[in-house]
Amino acid sequence: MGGMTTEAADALARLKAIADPVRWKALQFLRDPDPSTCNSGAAGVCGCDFEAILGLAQSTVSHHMKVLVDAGLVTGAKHGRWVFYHLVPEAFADLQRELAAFASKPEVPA
Amino acid sequence: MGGMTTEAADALARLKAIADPVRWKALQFLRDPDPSTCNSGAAGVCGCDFEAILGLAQSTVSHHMKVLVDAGLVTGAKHGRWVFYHLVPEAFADLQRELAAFASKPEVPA
DNA sequence: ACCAACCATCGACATCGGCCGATGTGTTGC
DNA sequence: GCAACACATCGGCCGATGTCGATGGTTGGT
Repeated sequence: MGGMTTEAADALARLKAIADPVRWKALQFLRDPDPSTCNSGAAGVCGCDFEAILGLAQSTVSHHMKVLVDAGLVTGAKHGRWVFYHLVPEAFADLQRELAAFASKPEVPA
Repeated sequence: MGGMTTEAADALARLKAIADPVRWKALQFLRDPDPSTCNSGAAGVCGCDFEAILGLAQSTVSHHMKVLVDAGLVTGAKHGRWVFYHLVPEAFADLQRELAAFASKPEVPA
């Protein structure tokens, strides 16, 4: 798309990644993980944990996590046979800044 | 969807509305309108203005604006035969607050 | 009354995207 | 070496959604 800054394109890609009920739920779990529902205990949240949390097939989980990683919202660190996922707070902070441009009152009521 | 607060559901609906290249462009124009590209001059931004801006058919524009209005991101005020659109800053501020939960560092580096 | 402009809705079509099962790759453990 | 586990990729199915042209409704101007 021609007239579009890279920041805007990034923001759009990230918004598209977030704007899905399944991925939204995954992000919420990454934000506040429950160790009892994690196969690896307190070591972190791995991909296989999401199968039970999201109630989806493993291939579907893998697809969604890839979308989140590609968007830069999440990192996936491979440890042994597991991939531990973590949020990228800066990515969400960037989105906040993008939205701030729309949240400010454009004009005073005179 | 069962375990989901209404705020989260609203946020998801709004994110889905924003996460579209056409609607994103429309929102950007509403944020910083160019009076020279507005048929109604400085009176505001009406639906017909978006046909040229977005390069889409009138019916498609109408569809997208409805999505934005239904999501609560935009208001459409009918004046005569025009519908003037305006941003709803509070809706974006709400989204900012939702994203803030992910932007904060979850733990200190010890 | 008539026509023109703006907008909403409808039906049809194409594409995108989520979902799954099956399969392939790498790693751990017996 | 072999089996089991975690993950990635592929192919196909199907609902969701973007797009258009056509039509109808409402308002404003002549």
